[in-house]
Amino acid sequence: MSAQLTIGDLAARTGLAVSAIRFYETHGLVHPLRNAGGHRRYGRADIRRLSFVMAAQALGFGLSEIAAQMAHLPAHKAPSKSDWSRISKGFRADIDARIAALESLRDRLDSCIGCGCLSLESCALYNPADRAAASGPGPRYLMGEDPD
Amino acid sequence: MSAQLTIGDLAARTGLAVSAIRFYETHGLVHPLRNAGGHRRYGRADIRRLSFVMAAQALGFGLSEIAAQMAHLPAHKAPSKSDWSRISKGFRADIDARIAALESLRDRLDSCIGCGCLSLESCALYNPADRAAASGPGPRYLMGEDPD
DNA sequence: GTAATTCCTCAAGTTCACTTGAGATCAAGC
DNA sequence: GCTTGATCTCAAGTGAACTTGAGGAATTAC
Repeated sequence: MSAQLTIGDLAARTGLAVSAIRFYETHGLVHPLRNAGGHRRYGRADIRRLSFVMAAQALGFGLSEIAAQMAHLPAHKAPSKSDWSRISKGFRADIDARIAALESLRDRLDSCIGCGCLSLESCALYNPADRAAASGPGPRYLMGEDPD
Repeated sequence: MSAQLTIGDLAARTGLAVSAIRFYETHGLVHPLRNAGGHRRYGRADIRRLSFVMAAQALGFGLSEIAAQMAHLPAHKAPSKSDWSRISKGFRADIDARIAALESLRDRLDSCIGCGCLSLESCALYNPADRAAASGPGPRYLMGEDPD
């Protein structure tokens, strides 16, 4: 058991490109060992670490945020059930928040459709607070800094 | 009525940076006229056009997609009620789809929390199809091309 | 009428998340 | 043992969405 994986193996298992895995390493997301020849050797736990990265990315987290979360996980061992549970609950809370924001946006948009949105002041879509909330931890850079 | 706005006025009204408005022009999102001195002059309708751009961005659309939608709107006039209604309904459908995807992800994640996610094959977070769906038309570039 | 803004264009820089390419080394199959 | 393929490092390129800066002209405020 615990056969070492090459970067190519890991790429095949995760669906990531080899270059992406190396890139993630430079950002502290994986910490492979090296064999005598200098080649990276991964453990099976790294498959799960990278899966976690992909899932978190899909939720809109940036790599630095993901790295911060992962810093609490053991580097070379599979995360324990409690490690995983804590992080999963954080995900869950985030997903809930994003659903709530989208529902709020949807409700407001419905009134927009009705009114023809001729009044900018009352338009649900033109509401900086809503826009910020709607994307949650999502693509922040799409929104500028503060709605000021 | 219909006093012309300078780019600075428009920036103040929309909260966008002047440079961003000029950038949007190069991408066909606004089509200002020019005065004798070569300065841009905007109409009041452009406030709404840019508000639309901001709202669509918050939903995760890229500028090129937004430009495509906007191509159907009159360039120098406020969109009619039916123009707006059609686009708003498209938004609504998109929001609905994203809510559904997030709810699906949430439900699957719940089982993950329970199981400790020790089985990668059955992990809800490690499901390319879900990941793609969860973000809808969102930050596509965060996800790579095809989960192949 | 002049000084202070605001605006103009154009080029280049920024961040994120990678990919691509060059040139070289390592590992594995036969 | 040698060739083929995988891997190595490091630099540079990509695309989205802008910002920043330079150098100069137009507008506005007094």
